[in-house]
Amino acid sequence: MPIKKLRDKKKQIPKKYKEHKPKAKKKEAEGKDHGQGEKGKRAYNVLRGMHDILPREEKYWKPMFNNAMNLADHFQYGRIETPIMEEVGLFVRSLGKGTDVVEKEMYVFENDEIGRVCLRPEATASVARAFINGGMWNYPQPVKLWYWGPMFRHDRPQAGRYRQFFQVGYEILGAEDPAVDAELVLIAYNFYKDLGFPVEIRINSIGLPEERERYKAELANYYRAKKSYICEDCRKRLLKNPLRLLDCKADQCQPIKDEAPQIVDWLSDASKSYFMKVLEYLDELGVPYNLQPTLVRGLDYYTHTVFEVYPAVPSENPGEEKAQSALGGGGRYDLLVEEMGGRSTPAAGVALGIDRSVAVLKHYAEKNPLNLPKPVYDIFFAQLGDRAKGRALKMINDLRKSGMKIGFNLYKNSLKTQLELANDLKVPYALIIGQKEVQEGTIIIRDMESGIQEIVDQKKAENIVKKKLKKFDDGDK
RNA sequence: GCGGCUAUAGUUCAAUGGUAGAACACUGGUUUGUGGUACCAGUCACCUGGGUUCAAUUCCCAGUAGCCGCCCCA
Repeated sequence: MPIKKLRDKKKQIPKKYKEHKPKAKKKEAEGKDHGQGEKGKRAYNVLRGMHDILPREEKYWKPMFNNAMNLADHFQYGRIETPIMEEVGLFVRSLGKGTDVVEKEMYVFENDEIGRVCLRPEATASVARAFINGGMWNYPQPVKLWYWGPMFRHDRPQAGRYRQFFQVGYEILGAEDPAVDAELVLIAYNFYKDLGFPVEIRINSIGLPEERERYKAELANYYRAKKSYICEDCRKRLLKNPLRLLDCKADQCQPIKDEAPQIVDWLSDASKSYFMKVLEYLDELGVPYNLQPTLVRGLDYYTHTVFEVYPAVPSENPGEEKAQSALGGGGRYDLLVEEMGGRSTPAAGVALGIDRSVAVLKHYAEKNPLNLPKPVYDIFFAQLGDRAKGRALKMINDLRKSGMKIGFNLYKNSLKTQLELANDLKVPYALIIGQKEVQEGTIIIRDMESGIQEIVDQKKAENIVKKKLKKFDDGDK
């Protein structure tokens, strides 16, 4: 009501112009003063398409990393971290010159000293390089490696599409066996199953380069005959990259696409039976998959099995979901290591996008917040007064060895505030020490649930608290 | 890289051609040595530049950023 009144008053003003003090124009150098910072100093913004991962996000990122590491342990992958910068040529040769990633999405730097380098757009090429440089063909074969780190692509940003994003990846080099392919699909599947949300696996085989070339020619032939019926984009694709014709979503192209020749029919018997074997293993594993004859991945190094992982669309509301982008993808790359100058080494791998996975996890966590890890504290340590503060810090540090997780905030001087924090942390007990206790060599143990307090000797406090916290019982005996 | 939509507090959202409110969050108090509930108070915002106007956060244009669709992919 008061607001409305005010507004009415304002409306009456027009005739008599309210005095208008022209705003003191902001000094030119002055940017937005966002919260912190001195006046007159420009605040910097995060670069376009990049984002900070703040502590509040940790509850989503932590399970990602723990999960990734656990899977690596169970399936015996050794960790590898390769540099973020590589020679440009590494990616041009491995991913393919004509691919979007290489053609327009790489961050390239150049000068006399460093030559032409770039931020890595993906890691498989680096892993293959490291396999060669590190002489890993002398390791017991196959060599199983996993990595976790940021990748860079200068694409136009969108939700879930960043210029710096994290990937976790698993690679198996030195084995040509359908069980390898199946294991990698299994890992991707498990990764999301363990996080608690369903995914859809789409899989296909694109055979060997010769087989693919023959198929490409056939596909182009087929489309050329129908050139006048297809969309504009498809006409471009026909010239530039016929395999991409299979991705077209335009309605007018669908009937043509449905009738188009399928790559499976152009594979050799050996390629076909290899792929069948992969599928058999997946059936045996109970990993659900969708055979997708139109799936051809965008990087040149793939051979035979290729697959992608998508968030599963709940069948109740298929219309609600927006266009899906892949959470991850992978496949076999039998020719890559040799192509890069190493010995002929069959290999396969999978990479999962963490930022996108976090987004999906958040989406599910909104409905079901239960399964996210929370930091668990056993006790809270509260303090009153300077001398107590010093003693508290000392005791907290000593208690660290006990294995107890201790919450504290020595920088707040009000006991009320400290107990509030104890409450937020949901600790069962709080230890309180003040001036009096310091003098007497005692400390208060407060049961946070009942509010009952007892005063005990400081030296005995550790054992008493441990006894109360049942989980430390064993250590006492 | 192409097309469209949007831009107000830390967050989610209001209102408005006469410089702005809520909720949550944050800080403090009611209780100067005691949390969970409640009440009170306080801090914090109109993306940048130009134009129209007596007056622009509001209307127009451009830039920037975010989002959506394409392209592509993680």
